[in-house]
Amino acid sequence: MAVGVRKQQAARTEAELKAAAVRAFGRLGYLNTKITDITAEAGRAAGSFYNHFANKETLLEALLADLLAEADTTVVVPGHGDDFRDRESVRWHVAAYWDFYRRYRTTVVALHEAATVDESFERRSRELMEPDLRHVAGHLEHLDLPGDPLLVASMFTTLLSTCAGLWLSGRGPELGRELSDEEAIETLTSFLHAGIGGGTA
Amino acid sequence: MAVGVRKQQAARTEAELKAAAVRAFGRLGYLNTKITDITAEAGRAAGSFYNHFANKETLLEALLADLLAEADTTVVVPGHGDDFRDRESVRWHVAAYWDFYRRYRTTVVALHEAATVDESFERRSRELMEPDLRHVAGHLEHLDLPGDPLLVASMFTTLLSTCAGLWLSGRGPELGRELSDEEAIETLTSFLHAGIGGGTA
DNA sequence: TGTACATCAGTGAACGCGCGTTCACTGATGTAC
DNA sequence: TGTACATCAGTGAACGCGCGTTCACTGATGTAC
Repeated sequence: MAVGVRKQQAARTEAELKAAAVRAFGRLGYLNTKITDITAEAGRAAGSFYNHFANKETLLEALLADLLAEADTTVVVPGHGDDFRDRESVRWHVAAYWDFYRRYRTTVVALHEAATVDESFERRSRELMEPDLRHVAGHLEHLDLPGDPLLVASMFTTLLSTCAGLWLSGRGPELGRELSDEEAIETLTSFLHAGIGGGTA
Repeated sequence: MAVGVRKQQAARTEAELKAAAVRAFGRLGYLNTKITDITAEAGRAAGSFYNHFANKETLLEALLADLLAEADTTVVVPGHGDDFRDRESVRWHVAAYWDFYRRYRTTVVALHEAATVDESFERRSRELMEPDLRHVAGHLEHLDLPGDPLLVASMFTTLLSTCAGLWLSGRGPELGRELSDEEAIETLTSFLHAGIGGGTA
């Protein structure tokens, strides 16, 4: 008996459904994915889904919970520079966000899609971004900014998340070559660092 | 008879359906809007819709055609500075985009929503933005940029369109006050001008 | 100018497809004695 | 350890809701003579 084969079995199926969902979302997009796309991807019967989740929204909530749990353990923000006049401090943040997006792209995009259609996911999405906005605004506080700190912070995080979303999904500009993480991070860093007045302060 | 009362009537109804659709999209979002939401908003019967449009996608195409026709006549780009080292040249572009977005927000957002779900609107959306990207890239060509011209142009247009979308729809940061067009344009201009290296070149 | 028929914009009830969700069933695991 | 019953994860056919789309009908405009 030990932990109970049944519970193990159920937990395994649930995990497989989540993984299958992420794959399906990546392939078809969240809104286009039917419940049966997920169960087919997981090699299970349609009804199986409802032993684990009330509906697609609940599944997305579960994925978000996983993301937050994982992110909380990794992004304990180990001593990075906090003076955004230093290019290096900006770069650290850009790289951290880039890595985050690289890992959780599908879920973040799914949340974004859900938010276009569902009021409560719209709020959820804002809540997810809010701490980041505050964090950046904090770093900017004592700089000689080209505008209201909150607006500048909004531009900062917006540019970061939108470009990450665009470039990492292959919908960026046609460069005629691969865009390396290195180049993306460097380019974003230079732009943001200069944009917030880091070059001239 | 003149132009034929019937054709006038039909054209009027079609225009009313379009206007009603824009209102409904603004209120409910494109994806959430049912055909009957549009006809109800226009005060017509459900079946009436199909006398004018094959489906919701066709209606959106019509709105896009209107937008392009109108935009082509107004944005003939009357003599504006083309050297982006000049803050004034950048500001002109920012203001032009801001005004464009202010006027056509609902349709642009609708296209964006449609693109999340529909492959062909995804392409349509890219095609709509492409000229803008090229245009900006052209201005940037001879500058001392912080990265690949196409990447920088991508950041430029991305920041502009995303912030316009965010701020004009009231989903921007909580400033605790109204954001004037003036301030939005100034802040974006400063950020972009500095970001592309305009301050240091 | 008047009359008789044709056409067409608009109507709204009804149809039917797609898909989310349910539920009676199966076989395997857990429990009681 | 063995037997008899209970529970539960998983199954997939069937149900039913929501909504896009159709279509027979109406009344007004257009046309022919």
